[in-house]
Amino acid sequence: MKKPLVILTGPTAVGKTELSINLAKAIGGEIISADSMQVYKEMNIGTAKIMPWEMQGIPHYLVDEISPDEDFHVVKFKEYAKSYMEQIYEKGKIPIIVGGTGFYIQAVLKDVSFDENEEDETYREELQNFAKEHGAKALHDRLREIDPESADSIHENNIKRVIRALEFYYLTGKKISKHNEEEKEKESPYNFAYFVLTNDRSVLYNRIDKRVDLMMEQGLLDEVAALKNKGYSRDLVSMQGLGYKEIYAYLDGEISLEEAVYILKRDTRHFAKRQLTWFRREKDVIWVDKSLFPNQEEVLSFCLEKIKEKLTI
RNA sequence: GCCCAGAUAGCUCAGUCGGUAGAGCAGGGGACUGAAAAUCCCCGUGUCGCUGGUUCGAUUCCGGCUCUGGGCA
Repeated sequence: MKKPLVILTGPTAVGKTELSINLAKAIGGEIISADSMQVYKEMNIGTAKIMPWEMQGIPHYLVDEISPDEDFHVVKFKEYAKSYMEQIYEKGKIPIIVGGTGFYIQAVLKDVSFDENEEDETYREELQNFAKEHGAKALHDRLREIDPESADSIHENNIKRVIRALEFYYLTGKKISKHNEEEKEKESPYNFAYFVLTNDRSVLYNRIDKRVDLMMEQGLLDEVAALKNKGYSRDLVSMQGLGYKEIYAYLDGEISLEEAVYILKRDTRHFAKRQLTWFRREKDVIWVDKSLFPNQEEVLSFCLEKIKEKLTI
């Protein structure tokens, strides 16, 4: 018998957090965050992180758990998330994965296997340097030699993914294209209800703009300055987060504060759009368009109904 | 009031030695399987301010008008 799993996602700033608490209370759930930035400690304002006093007693996992200079990525996410889910099941509760990182969600939902290889920093660096010296095309040609299918599907300018494909072959002796194909066919081991909360694009974009203004009022500048003073450098993954990279650029004197805010708003909009693209492609998803409901309560009861149908609880 | 410059895509502007036009940004679509808030790809028809004139043909040249900058009084 497949175990129940509720997923609540959607573009940034739609209002996932608010709904997630009510959902958790209604079904006796505990929340696992699928957010690549909220995992980091000391990054609160820029990630719009839920604070302990806002959790209303609902346990949250993978929020505020690691240091900004620690490595975090899908594989770790999947490991942690699965072990937390076990704990939650043991308590007789239902795990609710909440967050906007579609890639992370997919990893757990489809139980994508990642454990075939270890990361190799030196090889990765070597490839990076090769790309720098000989160009993206030359690197891509190297991929074509060993895995033409991947070379066809990965654009030569997408150096990050070309490197990963090369690295995968180097570490496992297998083609990543083959691996991806196999993983794609997997069915979810869970009995799930996958909600994508959305809203009118214009409403969403307005909310994003307002949220950024609010972050500035709340002291995003001080938060990033503190991180910088602690020695967290710009090339850390955590510092690539929206809000952090723009403000950091301002602090380094590269752009004006006005520009930083403009870019932050714009890039957050772009991000929301990309998230929507990802979710559109996902199968078995329940779209919840807030603009079609009169109020929050109706949204909640719609979700609860769907959960009953899907999970038979 | 006079002089000068401008008026072209949502915005900033390029351009057409006369054959109805193109960049950046915004915006839209897509990819994504160990960086994913990352990384990458694709998408440009708009009364060329209005109105006369010259011309086979004007957004392009000439005149007038309107508006917006700047200057002189």
